Amino acid sequence: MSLAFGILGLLTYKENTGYDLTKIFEDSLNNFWHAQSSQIYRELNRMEKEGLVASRSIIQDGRPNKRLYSITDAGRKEFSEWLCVIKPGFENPHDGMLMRIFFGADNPEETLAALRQCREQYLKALEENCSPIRGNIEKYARMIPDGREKSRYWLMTLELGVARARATAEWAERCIAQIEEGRER
Amino acid sequence: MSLAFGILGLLTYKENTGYDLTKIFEDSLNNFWHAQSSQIYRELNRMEKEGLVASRSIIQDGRPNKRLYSITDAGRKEFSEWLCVIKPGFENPHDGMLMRIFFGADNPEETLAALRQCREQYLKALEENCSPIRGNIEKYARMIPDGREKSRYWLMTLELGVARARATAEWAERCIAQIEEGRER
DNA sequence: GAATTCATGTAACTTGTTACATGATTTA
DNA sequence: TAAATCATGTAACAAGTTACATGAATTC
Repeated sequence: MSLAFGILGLLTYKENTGYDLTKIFEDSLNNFWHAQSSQIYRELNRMEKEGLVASRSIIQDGRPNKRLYSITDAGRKEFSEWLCVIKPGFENPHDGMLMRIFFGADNPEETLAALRQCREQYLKALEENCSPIRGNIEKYARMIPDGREKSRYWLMTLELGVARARATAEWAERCIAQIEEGRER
Repeated sequence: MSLAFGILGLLTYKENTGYDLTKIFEDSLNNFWHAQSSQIYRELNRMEKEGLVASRSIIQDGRPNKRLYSITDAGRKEFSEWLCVIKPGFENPHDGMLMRIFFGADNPEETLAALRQCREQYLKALEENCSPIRGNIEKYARMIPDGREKSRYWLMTLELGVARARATAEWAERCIAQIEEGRER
């Protein structure tokens, strides 16, 4: 259900097209939620049928027409219930990288390579992704009312991404050392 | 595909029933992969059709019959290709808790409550889950050949779970402090 | 002139979730 | 005597992925 609430939440900020929403997901929520455009369009459709969102067509020339979605009163009610009542617990995890490591014992060299790749990947993400995301957050903050206050919370989600990425890179480092040590014995 | 590879991997250790596999997933892989029994049975079926696993029926009395699954040569080939060739990258994240925090600005008190619950949850998991999982790992290590060496890698996956849980609890703590500070201004 | 952006989706498929059904045996 | 364990699944549904299609406008 979090996809639906993500969409509703973004629509509380302002009207958006499916395309806009897809981009905002990529730019700013990507850290904790991933959604394809096909999924977003499907969800918008479903939510419109349920009366949580409404859409109006904008005819443009020289550009394809667009459909602007806005949140309805019913949608706002649903959204604020989620905020106030529902307390999300643990997600069911799905981490293919760890699955790979779990079965690493018979292939230590390949596992080392996988761990090195993992470390590089997270270090690279830490270096390259953070400032663009911060930039996006600032940009969006300027576009909506109370953006300054809202962006504090957006940044919190980024911070957890950063903390987890650091923890992961450090963990990979420790694992690499452990396997290399074992190799020398 | 990681579910399939998890199942294949466990079958390289020994023959198992769908029920066994479900329990091992719960006991030991739960940290990075979650799978319902219904999913595991479906996957076993599919893999048998593809020739990656084979099954034989064991008639028991006083207990329901069971089907023991084992990995075939084709399955071993597929599995080792995954180990040696495929390098899993980032997973697409789906974290409802962070979605909740992202939209927290207009409801700081409820968000505080959510963050406190998050922190408690992770601290509790750190306290209560780790030693049972370590226990399970030791138990399984005694049941299979080379269990000692294999369990080093199993423990690595647990360690990342621990590191991430710590990072998350600390992050929640910082967020709580930040919101409480903001409240006093 | 090629690639990217804007803007919409549909279709087919795979994965994951929830709920249910069966029925004996062991443990609390 | 109630609950949990062993062992099998099926059915229906929800959510996520991949691939494709369209076509003008803008940017490199």
